[in-house]
Amino acid sequence: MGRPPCCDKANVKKGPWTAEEDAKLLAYTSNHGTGNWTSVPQRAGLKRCGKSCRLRYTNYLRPNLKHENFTQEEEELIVTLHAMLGSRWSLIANQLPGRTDNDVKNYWNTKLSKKLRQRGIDPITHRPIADLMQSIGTLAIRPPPSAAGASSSSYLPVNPPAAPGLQPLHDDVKYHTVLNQQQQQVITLLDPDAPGAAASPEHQLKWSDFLADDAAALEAAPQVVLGQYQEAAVAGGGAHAYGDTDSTAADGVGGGGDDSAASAFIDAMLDSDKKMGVDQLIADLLADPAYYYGGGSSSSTSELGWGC
DNA sequence: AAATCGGGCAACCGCGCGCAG
DNA sequence: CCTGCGCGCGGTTGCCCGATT
Repeated sequence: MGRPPCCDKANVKKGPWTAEEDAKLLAYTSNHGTGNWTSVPQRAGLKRCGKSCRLRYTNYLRPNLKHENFTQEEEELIVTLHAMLGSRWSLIANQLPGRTDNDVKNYWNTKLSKKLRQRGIDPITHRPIADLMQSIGTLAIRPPPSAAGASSSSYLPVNPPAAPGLQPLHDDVKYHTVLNQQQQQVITLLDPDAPGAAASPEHQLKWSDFLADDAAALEAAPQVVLGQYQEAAVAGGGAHAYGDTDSTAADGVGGGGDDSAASAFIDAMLDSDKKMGVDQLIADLLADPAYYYGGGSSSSTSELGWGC
């Protein structure tokens, strides 16, 4: 059973707000405050979803909001915080008085990420693009899956082949570990109440970490990233918190260090990711033999949606 | 002048989390 | 402990408008 809608969508207006609606919402919030958004539309005389009212207020009508362009100092702060926090826009916006998470997110997506690329910095990893290209150029070549009875998890060898000149995948895992520890420290500093802030000194691997940090590498070489997942399962043992809300996924991962644990980790990820709509993407990836030979397939990465 | 393209931004959507009953 | 609800967040969509052809 899915969650019921927060409002009657048939009788709710959508789209751009009019000046009259803004005035009504502003009048209501200035008189009554902003508690219980679900009742705000009715009380304020608006045919809007409460969620829409909250968004309009926080992103546009709220007092002390800045509507002018971002300053150089703000830009630099956003870049610095993004390097540490990733796309935690609300945390970043908290450090920029008068800016909303939506403002920061839009500014990043439309301006800053392009600026970084122009300067030769990968906006996802904040590492020099030249370094990433070097890593991509030294990828391991994965053997093809066996024809019969190959499950998706069995496609992933426990010990990826060591290719001459290959940047050790361990290094990337370590990079993620250090980066995540730094992120946790910053989160704790910025928002001690944030979920997971300084919750554990132990690094906890999350699917989202890999998605965010490896998107660039995945775009060119999905098999290497999958290898990282597998390595993380082996190296991380039961320490990672993948699938926080899905105990069945986490249950299949503990006490790693062997083939079954690695496979269970991958299977658990696939299982959990069904909710995210990623399962088909991964399945397509694993089913396409071209990936094991390093390209030349009709299934380009951009067609899979990993491109920019 | 009209059509097309692309960037920027406001708004929507879906999900996770926390809390109260 | 379970369920329902409200809130907040991040990702995505779609419209508007200026630039270009």
